[in-house]
Amino acid sequence: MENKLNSISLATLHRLPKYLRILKSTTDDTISSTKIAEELNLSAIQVRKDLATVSKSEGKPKIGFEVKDLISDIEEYLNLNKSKDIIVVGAGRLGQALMNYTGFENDVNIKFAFDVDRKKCDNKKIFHNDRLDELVMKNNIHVAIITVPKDEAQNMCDRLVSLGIKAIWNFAPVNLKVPSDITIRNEDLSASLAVLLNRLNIK
Amino acid sequence: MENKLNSISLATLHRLPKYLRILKSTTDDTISSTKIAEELNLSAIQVRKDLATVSKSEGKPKIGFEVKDLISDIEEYLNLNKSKDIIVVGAGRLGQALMNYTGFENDVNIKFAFDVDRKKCDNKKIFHNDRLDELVMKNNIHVAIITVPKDEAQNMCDRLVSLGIKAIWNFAPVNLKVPSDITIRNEDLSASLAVLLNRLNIK
DNA sequence: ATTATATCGATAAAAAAGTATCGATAGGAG
DNA sequence: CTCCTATCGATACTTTTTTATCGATATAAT
Repeated sequence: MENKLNSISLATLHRLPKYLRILKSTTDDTISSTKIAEELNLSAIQVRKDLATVSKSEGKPKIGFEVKDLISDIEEYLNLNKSKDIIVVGAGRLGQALMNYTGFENDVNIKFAFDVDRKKCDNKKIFHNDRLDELVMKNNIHVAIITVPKDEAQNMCDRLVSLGIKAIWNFAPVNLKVPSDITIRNEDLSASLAVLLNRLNIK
Repeated sequence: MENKLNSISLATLHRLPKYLRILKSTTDDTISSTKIAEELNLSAIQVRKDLATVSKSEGKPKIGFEVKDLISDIEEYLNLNKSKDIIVVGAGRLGQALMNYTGFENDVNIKFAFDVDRKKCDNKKIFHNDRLDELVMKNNIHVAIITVPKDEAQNMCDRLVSLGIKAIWNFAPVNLKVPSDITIRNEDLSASLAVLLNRLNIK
């Protein structure tokens, strides 16, 4: 695994998928930083800088960048080439929503979901928690999404880590604690909404 | 409406709800910045700085801060006192997951959901899109969550804006465009996942 | 051919965010 | 009572991120 220890900022990293979406939806062969910036409400300078950190392809004055070059450079940078198998733990509404979400990149594959409720299990994609250990290890899964109730989240998180999961996306409203070698993102929908409401009041 | 034009950073704003969660879950009367920082993997200095910008209550050396003071100050800052009525547009799995999400602050109330599918309508909380205009205006709603398919998202967004919606939380995988006086948050689950996967590869 | 303009990359400046330092103090230990 | 330690607030410093400036260049218009 190539170790990209280069110093890309988290902020830039978050913008890359947005660029990708715009690049993929345009029908033109080239695109200017100005155009991208307009779409996303950013500054053109920022866009150029971001692109420069992940792509060696140079833009032409008055023209812009080759769309296909940028797409492949960003995808390579984000490692969106090798297909990724992911599991969802907790097949409630949110879990199932994520299983059926159409916005993920092509190569992201939610392979299994797990739940304690046997009635939800279809033995195609949704399995009982009993089979979690077996299926994670057999299929060499390293990424998991947690959508279980908050009281069970930390336990489930610990279990996943012990099974070799390396990255966790947590939607339960608690801050999960993991060893330092595990990547975690606590999604915190409540925080997002609070921020939105706050902005509303400022305006 | 009091116009809080003070210069709180977006980063701080995002941390406030996290502090709130910890403060609400502790059983102690006081808490130190060190303790909060540990829980969230932040530095104590940063926590103190954040708290200082939204609260006038001073901490005592060796003791820390009064928990109840911090809670009320943060809640006031985030305007989490007045109850907020919100609608969800698109009662698919994600929409319904949000309707049933238990992690939101108490005073956030998802009042109605709307969908084009009449079979989903229960006339209690889920209504047909036909009644969107009427119910939004009658109930003086200003915040909406969009969970419709991406191709319909911009149209729906425009419609909501024309109905007086001032803040929109968009889960459709497109960057919605709104007038500058409207607050929007494009949630972009795909971007979040891409970032998580990237981090995984860096480690 | 000349000029105007959109765009680029590089570098510099500014702004924002995070971190370190330090003197002060409250409470507990000896 | 005296000393030690955890913690505080204030200030200064460092790093990161964003924005501005500027000369260069590719295309289009005159």
